[in-house]
Amino acid sequence: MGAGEVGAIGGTDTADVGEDVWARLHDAGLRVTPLRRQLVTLFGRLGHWVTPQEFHRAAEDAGLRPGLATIYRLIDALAAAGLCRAFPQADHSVRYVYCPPGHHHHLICEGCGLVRDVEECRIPVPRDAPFHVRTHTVDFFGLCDRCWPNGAAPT
Amino acid sequence: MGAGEVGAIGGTDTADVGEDVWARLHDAGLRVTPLRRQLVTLFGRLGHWVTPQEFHRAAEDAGLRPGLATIYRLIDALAAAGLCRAFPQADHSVRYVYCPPGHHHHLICEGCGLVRDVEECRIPVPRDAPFHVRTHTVDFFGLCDRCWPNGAAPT
DNA sequence: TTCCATGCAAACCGTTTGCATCTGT
DNA sequence: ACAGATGCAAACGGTTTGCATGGAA
Repeated sequence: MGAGEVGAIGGTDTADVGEDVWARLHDAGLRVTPLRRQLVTLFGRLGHWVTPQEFHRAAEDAGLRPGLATIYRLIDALAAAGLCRAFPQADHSVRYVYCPPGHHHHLICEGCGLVRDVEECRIPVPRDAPFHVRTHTVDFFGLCDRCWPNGAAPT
Repeated sequence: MGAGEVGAIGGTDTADVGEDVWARLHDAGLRVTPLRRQLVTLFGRLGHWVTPQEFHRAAEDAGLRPGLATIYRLIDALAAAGLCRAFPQADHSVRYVYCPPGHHHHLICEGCGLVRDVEECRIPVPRDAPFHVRTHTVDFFGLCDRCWPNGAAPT
């Protein structure tokens, strides 16, 4: 898949995922189990979009042994809680991106699948049309600094 | 599905789809058959996102009798030519939006699936990050004027 | 005349589900 | 205790593919 390895998650080291994430899961009526803490932490650390299968593989590489069904159920739960988004691929697979709480945009590398969050939002919402905008998504696609020397030449 | 009916496509009436669309398909190495002309025209007229199955149904309602496989192959062809985009749904179905040539954004009604193109693009592309942006997508989700009186109250 | 498009139906495979068993809260 | 989480494996169903035929270029 091209994404780099992620070191095994030792013990209950889930420090770099904010408490608001667990709160959010809890508010959605979901339980915060040790396995979920580790899986979500892993997801957040990946920094890449992944297919459910890749996520499963990454979990195994990290020393976890979740069933595939658990991965699918977690992804669904996260999506319901607004903590991840799906991106359909040209080959019809679906890749998921971890979305920490708070509105943000994405920079996605088409070479390696790297995902960078962009906190700043300067999107002018169209107000002329007879339409009530509730939310919006903005995604930038291109090549990260590690990929563009090898890939298509940027203009 | 909630989307309105689309009148039968009489004869070869595909006038409201620009010539550049056919050129684009041709450039992608695809053949422009009568069926495709009609299907693409229908797709463009729908003005709603649809699942492949809904597209198929709409085609039948319009008097066409394509096989489901043809619908899937057409959607793939259009996607490859940049003429349509996929939107994964919460229920794991995938809805496709017809994208006429030219960069634009979308207003998508979460009530009825109506899709409105927004020609104007005033998106500031992030230039600070070590990232070469090739393209971007912007999608606004909310309620159209026909849906918001019945749905959630806009702020 | 050469490929690509199309329909049909079988095959595929990623995803979902039922069930028994744990476990947060 | 109760409702939700997990693993396993079977079931599912939307999507893909093989093949024979028709048609665009």
